[in-house]
Amino acid sequence: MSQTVDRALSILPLLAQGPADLGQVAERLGVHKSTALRLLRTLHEHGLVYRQQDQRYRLGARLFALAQEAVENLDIREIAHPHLVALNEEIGHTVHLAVYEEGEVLYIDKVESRYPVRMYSRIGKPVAITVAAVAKLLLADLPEPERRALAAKLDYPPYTPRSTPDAAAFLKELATVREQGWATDLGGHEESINCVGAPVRGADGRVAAAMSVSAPNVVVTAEELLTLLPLVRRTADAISRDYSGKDRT
Amino acid sequence: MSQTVDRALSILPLLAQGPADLGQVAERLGVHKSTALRLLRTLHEHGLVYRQQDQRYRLGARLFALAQEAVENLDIREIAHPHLVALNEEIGHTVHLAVYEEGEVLYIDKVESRYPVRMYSRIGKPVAITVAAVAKLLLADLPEPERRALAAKLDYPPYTPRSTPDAAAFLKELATVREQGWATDLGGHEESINCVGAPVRGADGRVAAAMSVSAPNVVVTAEELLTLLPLVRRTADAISRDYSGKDRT
DNA sequence: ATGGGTGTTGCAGTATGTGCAACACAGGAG
DNA sequence: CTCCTGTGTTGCACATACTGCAACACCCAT
Repeated sequence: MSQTVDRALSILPLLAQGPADLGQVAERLGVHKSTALRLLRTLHEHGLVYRQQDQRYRLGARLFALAQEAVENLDIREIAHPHLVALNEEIGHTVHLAVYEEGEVLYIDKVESRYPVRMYSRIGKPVAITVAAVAKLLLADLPEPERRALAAKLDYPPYTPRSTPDAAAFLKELATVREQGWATDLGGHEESINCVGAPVRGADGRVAAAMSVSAPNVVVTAEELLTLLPLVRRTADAISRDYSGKDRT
Repeated sequence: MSQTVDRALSILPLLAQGPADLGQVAERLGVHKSTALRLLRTLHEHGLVYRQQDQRYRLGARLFALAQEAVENLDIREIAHPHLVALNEEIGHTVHLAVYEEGEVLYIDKVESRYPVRMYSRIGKPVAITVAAVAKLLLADLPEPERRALAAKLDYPPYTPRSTPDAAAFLKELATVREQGWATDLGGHEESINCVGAPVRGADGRVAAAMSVSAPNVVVTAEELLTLLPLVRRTADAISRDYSGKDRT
């Protein structure tokens, strides 16, 4: 829509792959060096780009700061956090909160061990969308056509023998999840890790986020983990109530 | 330098504070709504901005992806990582790697517990620059005038009674660090946490990064932690050798 | 129905970004 | 030491592409 901005922003993913010098940037953008220079300068002023000693450019620190701030200000996250902590204190296992956004599933909070330590361990990383319990919950609620379209264009990496093999199996799984209102990942991503998850719903009844509890099966067998399901669902419902209660001003 | 891009980028920090609608964005930018709309659209196309159901804009997922990729591609980080893991395996405590960039200190890697789990727990967050061992190491190596200027404009929050109180004390501490070639943070940030750190130097001898080992003093007393210093320095030196050896193509 | 509040579109004018060409500066080769 | 090639940088004239306007579309509340 805006050519200048479009060009400037195209520089970011380009630099994400690794540092580049002015010439390279100009070439890959298909513009004159002087143009690239001015764009880079502007990005630099905003801290999105950094110039290292060898004069090459790479992504700058502000980017991290922005990403961080953005996560912290997600209202669902803010509302959910105390609930996650409470659940974690009760059962001790790792608790995740995730949202769906334009074809991706993102972890936006995580509580682990006994401390309320926030490790945004996987933020930005492609979540194992075809197997993670939270992903199933989020995708199961998409409108039919969108869900089909997405399922069709996904890859189905065989992380383990139990991973979802293809679109057909995935859609079937999603139907189940949709119906039962909760989801699991039993060794679908990593052989020894099981998860149980439940959806958080907004005022409109649609799934706004999903939470899950994960534990390695050396600590808890899958069956034992499933006994926690009522607790997980209760927590998710509590978050839903909080979330749909107050309107987000 | 480039007005259009400048305006577009100004939207990001604005949205980082929380979602905003078109009117608010336009007003805070001081431009017409239609202008703001086009800028937001462009940002949206690049995934930097996301539009929620209520039509308000907030920062988008791509931002996280970019930040993540950027961190993973930092060459120092890549080189240092195996060393950090090795050190961690030997001593068991948390190991951090940090760099300095335009007035800020950033953690770019962390190894904790026995697993090589990467938790970018603090990336983007303002590091406690006045007390952290890694910050001292990085700032101690700045050219004199820059160091003074920076020290003068910093805040000196009294996290604990042992925190660096003011610029004078900080500069003195930096001088010590510079001379001895290592640094500590003994309860300066959190009462019960101690750190020991050492610098990583590039081919030009300047400090390119800094690493530290942290442990709560319920586990290890400050004195015991200091006995690890030789090991820490050896690791830092090993990284320095690796780093200055190969030129970064 | 009616009104105020949004977000959206097409358009004309010109501010703004563009590419060029010349310059500055470095490092390497001879 | 000098030349030379490869960088990054600057000033400028041109016209592209961005801007603000005003009119429209839409939704919700009154």
